[in-house]
Amino acid sequence: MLSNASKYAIRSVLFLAENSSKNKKYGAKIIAEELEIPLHFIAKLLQQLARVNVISSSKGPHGGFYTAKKNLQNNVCAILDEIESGNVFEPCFMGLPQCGDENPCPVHHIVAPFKDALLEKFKHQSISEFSREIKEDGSLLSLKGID
Amino acid sequence: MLSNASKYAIRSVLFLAENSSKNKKYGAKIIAEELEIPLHFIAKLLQQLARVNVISSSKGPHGGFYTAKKNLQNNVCAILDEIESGNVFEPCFMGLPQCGDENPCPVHHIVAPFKDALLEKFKHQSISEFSREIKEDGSLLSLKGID
DNA sequence: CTTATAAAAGATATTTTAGTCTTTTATATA
DNA sequence: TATATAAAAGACTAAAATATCTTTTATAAG
Repeated sequence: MLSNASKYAIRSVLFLAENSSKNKKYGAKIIAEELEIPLHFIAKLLQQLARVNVISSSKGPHGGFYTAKKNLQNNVCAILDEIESGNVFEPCFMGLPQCGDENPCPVHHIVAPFKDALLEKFKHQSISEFSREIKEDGSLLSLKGID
Repeated sequence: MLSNASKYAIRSVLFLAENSSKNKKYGAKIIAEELEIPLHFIAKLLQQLARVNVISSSKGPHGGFYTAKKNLQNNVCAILDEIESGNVFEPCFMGLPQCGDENPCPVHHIVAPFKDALLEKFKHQSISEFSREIKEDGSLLSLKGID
């Protein structure tokens, strides 16, 4: 459903939300190591996200990527809008064009509630809220160091 | 989540389950037209499925693909096992290797029940049961002719 | 002002998925 | 037995996704 690019991007932004600040920046290299994702690939994605103000960046020594307060007001859909082409949630699970409540595919009744729940989260929960929830729930962005 | 190949294959098998029999076979061409999917692509997939007895086929005039009674005892997973490489439901939605109940990614609690429901259906419901449900529910395998 | 650092930009390579085309083989039927 | 039909098989092409490599630009710090 999500491309690797989106998965990497989401995890990176949430990592920055949890760990970075205006004076605690992270280079692409650190992020790649921390999340165990390809360096050059995530570098490109972070640059894209910085260009559209989903995250912030600064060049040079002590430079890197970080989330400023205004960045944290964004939601996951802002990431997907930049990385993915077209609505990730639109295509039917079975490949039926125009599948919907009126013309449901054979698994529509299972898939639709799932998509709704996820869309609700990605569209209406801010990155900062999402990040806080992650900390509270103890869910993970990386399994580095966990056997 | 599913490749186009799997989507085409599942819809084709369900189409055959609903419409075909030992003496009512469908050529790849008809199936492609009926489901609005690429002819040569689905032809290959149907051949693959016939080879592993998920469906049946016969060559020559009045030949084609069909589901014999024993074919209908299969389930959707049998299709996926043949078409997909590796378990479709295993990879984590966020890309975390080893994501699970113990080490959940940030959307695991939303994704896991969905996967369970779908896996239950694909693994424990036979093609014939699935096909009957589709007829009862009035769900669709194609939107050909529907505006 | 020089240097080291790290993002920005852009070109290239690789892999996977998707889709097409051609030839061969089996078979029902006329 | 000749012919038309349709699956089987295999080679090939195209597009998208994934990933890497190189060069340029900005900037903090010595």
